Amino acid sequence: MAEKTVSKHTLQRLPYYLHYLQALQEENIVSISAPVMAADLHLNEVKVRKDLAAVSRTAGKPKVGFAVDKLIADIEEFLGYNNIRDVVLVGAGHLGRALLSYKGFEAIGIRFVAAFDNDPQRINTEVNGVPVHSTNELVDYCLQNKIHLGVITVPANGAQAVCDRLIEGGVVAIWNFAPCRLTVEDDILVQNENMASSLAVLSEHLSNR
Amino acid sequence: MAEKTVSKHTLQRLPYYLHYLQALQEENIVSISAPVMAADLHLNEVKVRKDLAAVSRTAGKPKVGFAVDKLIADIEEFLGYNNIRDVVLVGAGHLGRALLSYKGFEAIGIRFVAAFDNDPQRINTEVNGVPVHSTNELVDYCLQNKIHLGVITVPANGAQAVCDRLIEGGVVAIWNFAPCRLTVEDDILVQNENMASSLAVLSEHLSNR
DNA sequence: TAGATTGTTAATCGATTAACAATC
DNA sequence: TAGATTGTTAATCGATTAACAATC
Repeated sequence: MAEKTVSKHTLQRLPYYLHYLQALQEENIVSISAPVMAADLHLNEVKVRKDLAAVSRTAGKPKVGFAVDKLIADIEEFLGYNNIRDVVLVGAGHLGRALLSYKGFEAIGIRFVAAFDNDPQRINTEVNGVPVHSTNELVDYCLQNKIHLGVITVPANGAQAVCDRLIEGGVVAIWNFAPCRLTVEDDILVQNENMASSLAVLSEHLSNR
Repeated sequence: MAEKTVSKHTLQRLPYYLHYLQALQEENIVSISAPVMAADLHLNEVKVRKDLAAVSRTAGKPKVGFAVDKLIADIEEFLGYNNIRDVVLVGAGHLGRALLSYKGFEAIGIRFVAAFDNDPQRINTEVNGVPVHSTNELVDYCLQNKIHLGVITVPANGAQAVCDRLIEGGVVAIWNFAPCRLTVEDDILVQNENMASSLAVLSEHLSNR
């Protein structure tokens, strides 16, 4: 493992960089410097330089910058694009469907291989090419396919049950969108996504203008 | 304005606290101490205490803790529950609908008053009680209703146009879910929400186990 | 009272930013 | 060469955590 470890904040910025670089590539821009990138993304110049230095294999050239294609390859490599992680999603409602259709997971090495739902209307359909199965099949599916990461997008009252089944199926990390606290053993990693949290910051900013 | 200012991180945690406290209230639990709360939420004890101290009007009682109902009222007050902010959303697809239906915005003082879409099938419908109008009416609606915060959940290729219209309508802060970079004047606040970003952190965690 | 919990001051930690020599 | 940009070391900043006296 030659991969360096980067800070959590850097890790969060990498998908942004990746997306920005892909846009550049579409405009046939071949190289990019940290200062320009920083200006475009409204970030500090040194911060960008450090982030890039942490993931880039090939050094940047003074006066020129970095090769866009190399940088994209390096970030994708770093984020695990070449080591794809299979993920399941439980709850094929609006939010679930939105996530299944979201472009951008693939570039960071995340692939949704199956979705699960209780609603007979949704079972045996497909969303963005991902099959929707009955939640009854969840545990077996996870065990058979060695799934380690699950996403929960069911209503709050069903979330704990889903969580328990995921863990029974061998899942060790859960991305929880249900607005509720999940009870799990300490060795299970739960990341709660609270939509209100992001908006709270934005709204507060606004109040202080 | 007697409101103290709190750190950005504290601000992000407040909705979590709020949600946790509401769950306690449903179980008829009357008081809660910072250490218990910290243990339940997997946070540092002092951190919770500081956060609570920053927003609580009434001091906690040694050996007892805080009154749950008071704390809820204080956090809601702090986050602007009593100073509701009207917000519009553009793009009534899966993600848009998911957000419109999301419980939890109300408690932090955010109210979706209207959604906008181009699809005739969606126009003049309602999502969770929020009317969906034609995007043509966006500018006028915002001006007339003095909207300052807009949410963009349209595909990437339409996002910049929507952004421009929102600004034309007087919006000064934008929560952008479209996977693209928006070009705006410096006085407009854009918060890009990158779903891949959250998942990148979780996935990396998993790789390092 | 004894002890848990509070609020606050001080120490630590991690990330950001500034400064600068090295390089093409 | 001159100058923009790189990579890196040092200083700053902000948030977290530890320590502790005050309190019910």
